[in-house]
Amino acid sequence: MVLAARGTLRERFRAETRDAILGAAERALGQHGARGAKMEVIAKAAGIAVGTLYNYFADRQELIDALLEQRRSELIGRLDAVLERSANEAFERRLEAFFEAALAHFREHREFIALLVNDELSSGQSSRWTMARALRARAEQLTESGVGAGLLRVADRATYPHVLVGLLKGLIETALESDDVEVASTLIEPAVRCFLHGALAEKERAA
Amino acid sequence: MVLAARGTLRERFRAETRDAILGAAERALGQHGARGAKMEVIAKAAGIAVGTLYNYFADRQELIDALLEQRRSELIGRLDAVLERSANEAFERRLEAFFEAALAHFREHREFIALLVNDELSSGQSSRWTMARALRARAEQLTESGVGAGLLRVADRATYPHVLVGLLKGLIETALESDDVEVASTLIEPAVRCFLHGALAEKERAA
Amino acid sequence: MVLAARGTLRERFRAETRDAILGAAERALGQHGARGAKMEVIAKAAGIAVGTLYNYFADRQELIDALLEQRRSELIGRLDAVLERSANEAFERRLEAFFEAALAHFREHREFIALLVNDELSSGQSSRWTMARALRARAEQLTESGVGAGLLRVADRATYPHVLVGLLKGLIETALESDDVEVASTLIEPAVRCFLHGALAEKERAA
Amino acid sequence: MVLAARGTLRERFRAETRDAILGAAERALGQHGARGAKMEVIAKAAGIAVGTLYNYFADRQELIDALLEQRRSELIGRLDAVLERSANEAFERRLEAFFEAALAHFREHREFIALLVNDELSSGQSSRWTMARALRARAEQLTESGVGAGLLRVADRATYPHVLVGLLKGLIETALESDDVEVASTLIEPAVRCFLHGALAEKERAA
DNA sequence: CATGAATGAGTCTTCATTCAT
DNA sequence: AATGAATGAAGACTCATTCAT
Repeated sequence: MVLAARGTLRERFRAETRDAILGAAERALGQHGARGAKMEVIAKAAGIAVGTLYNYFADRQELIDALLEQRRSELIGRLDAVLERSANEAFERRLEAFFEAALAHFREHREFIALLVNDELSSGQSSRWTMARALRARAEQLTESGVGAGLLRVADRATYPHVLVGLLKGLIETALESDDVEVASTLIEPAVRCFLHGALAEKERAA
Repeated sequence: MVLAARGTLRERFRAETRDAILGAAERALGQHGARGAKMEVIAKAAGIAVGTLYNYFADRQELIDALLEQRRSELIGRLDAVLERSANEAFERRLEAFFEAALAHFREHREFIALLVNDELSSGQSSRWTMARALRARAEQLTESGVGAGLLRVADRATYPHVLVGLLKGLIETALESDDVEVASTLIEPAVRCFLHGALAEKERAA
Repeated sequence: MVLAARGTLRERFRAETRDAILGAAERALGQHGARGAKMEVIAKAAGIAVGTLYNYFADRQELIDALLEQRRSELIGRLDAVLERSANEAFERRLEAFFEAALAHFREHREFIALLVNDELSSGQSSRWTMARALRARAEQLTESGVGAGLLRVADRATYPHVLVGLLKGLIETALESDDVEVASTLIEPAVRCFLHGALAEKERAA
Repeated sequence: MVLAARGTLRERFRAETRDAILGAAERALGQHGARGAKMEVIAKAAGIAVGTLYNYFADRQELIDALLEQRRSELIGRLDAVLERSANEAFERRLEAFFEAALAHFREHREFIALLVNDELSSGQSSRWTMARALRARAEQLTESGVGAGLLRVADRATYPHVLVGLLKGLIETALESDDVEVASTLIEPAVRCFLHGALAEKERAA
């Protein structure tokens, strides 16, 4: 038991250090850019020595991949949670919650998020679209539930996920550009309205 | 006159070489990525020597900036042309033409476009959002014309440009991911329908 | 007495650990080469932690020096024993026994011996020729005994040790190269014959 | 022709630089040892920048391999020349010439030669015995010619090459140790005599 | 102007050594 | 005395930029 506890403690400490490194890397990357974030800078940001980085990650790319994967899974986890939690709410509310959850994640990782969304740091083509696909899968889950409930038109069901992800990217870009996530938040409601009801004025729709 | 002519010829040749270099750089960047596209690679792709690159561009960043600016202005020019040419057409048709023009540009620069869209190559913050803003300005021009014509709801007028650009980004990502622009093209019509009429089924809308 | 005994026990244990480390270092060096045998590898081979190595040796070089010295003295001790034990045997037999003893030592430290013979691990010039000199001293002792007995020609007495050590090196190299000490063993007899009687055919010698 | 000439000139200059680098590397390695000879030191010794080294050799190991190969082939070429040139001379004289040629080569590369002979710098096992084998092949050619002429005993023909190479190694070691090649040179004659006639005193031989 | 070899500051990565537990 | 994670100096290698031809 004691040994097990010690082992667990060590593992816990190790995991914490690992996360601290990833956080430092995120900061360094956000601040210095993908190219400017040297290992030395990351180490300094984490308050450790360069060599220690290599006790946790085999090389620079592995560290960056780990960071991408971490943030990726955090976002996906958050979206999944929101989708599940709001399963019984009105569809419009679910859409808004979906966007809000995504923006919340971006709010917390503002500096780094451009790189993450754009997969700018990916090494190989293999993981290049992992994020996009995971994101679209959740969007699809959401729109399909709408289609299943008879809320959304069946004909364009294949298009909706692309549209949702596009809308989300638009919001994120707005947030990044204005350096103010709240601006993007205020766009959620009209964007959702636009998605559900369309942009056409009433008289036009009637015609 | 003779000297002037020679000078003009030289300038013309110089401009052509410059464009050739940009084309080579685009290819090199698309093929090797932002990191792998060394000056030597670009020079080889252009069929010239490294040193010659520096006769046309002060340094690597200036070359890349020039390339970004070049493609940017080409896209914008194309969009402006489409908007002007279709000024008298149905709004729905204008929207489709807008998307089609953008996708056509991406079709021609497929390899390079991921980097362009992602602004992955930007040096400073200064030019970071140039592309996004120019794009949204055209989207705004388009939606504002719709609002002006009473076609689009006034209330969400500020949201539409963001939505349009988001949709466009979604299409481009789809095109990049599937490595097939045609897939994205088929999404234009339903995406525009979704933007104009919304995704709600008829009975829901009635409710 | 009790304390003394404990102290003795401790010392014995310490010495055993030290030898175990040297053995592990030998294996690690033979397996990974002079460069590849990192302290961590040696420690792992010895079943202890890196830090513990430094409780027995001040630094890497001292460890390696100790290993060299250890194997060196083992070989020399073996040669000395053979020389003493065979003091009354026929000279030819003594020569063969000399070579056999050396090859036996190499057989037991096959992996490591290349580095040892080549003095590849020596730090400074100081210890660089220790092995060569010790070896030649024994060869000299042997040939001088032959000269003293009137068996070997006096004129070339200074050359014999060099020749003997050279022959030995040739045998070792053969053993290392063929990865088979037995091959070298079979060369002992003809090599000794060559050394004593020369390579010339009878009729030539007569001429 | 002009272009061809330029190409040739360039190639010649390139080859000269390459050789100069190898020479500098030899000096650096001899002076600082296999480990101490950093690329920076080698570059400085060659009077060029570090980067330039990499215009001639892919990496450190390739440079070292090239150096080994260079000296190796020079020695072998020299030995082959001597063997051919002395084809009609007395066998004893051929043996001496063989040793002399080898020692002459070592005289010119004194600093470096320990590493070369011992193949201390080899990377993989593949080239580990290249030198030893090439050397023995020449020794074999020599002794076989002796056997063919009825000069050397047939029975031990397989042993002679090993003995010769061993003798040579003994001489080289002596030269290296005493830091005086001449000492080794004076050993050539008695060593050859020992090889041909044996070390036994006359009366012993008669017995 | 074109050329492409030379340059060397800048980075990543290694590994002997230390030291808190 | 044992442990092994942390340290950081050291070294191999890269690549944008220069400049003699």
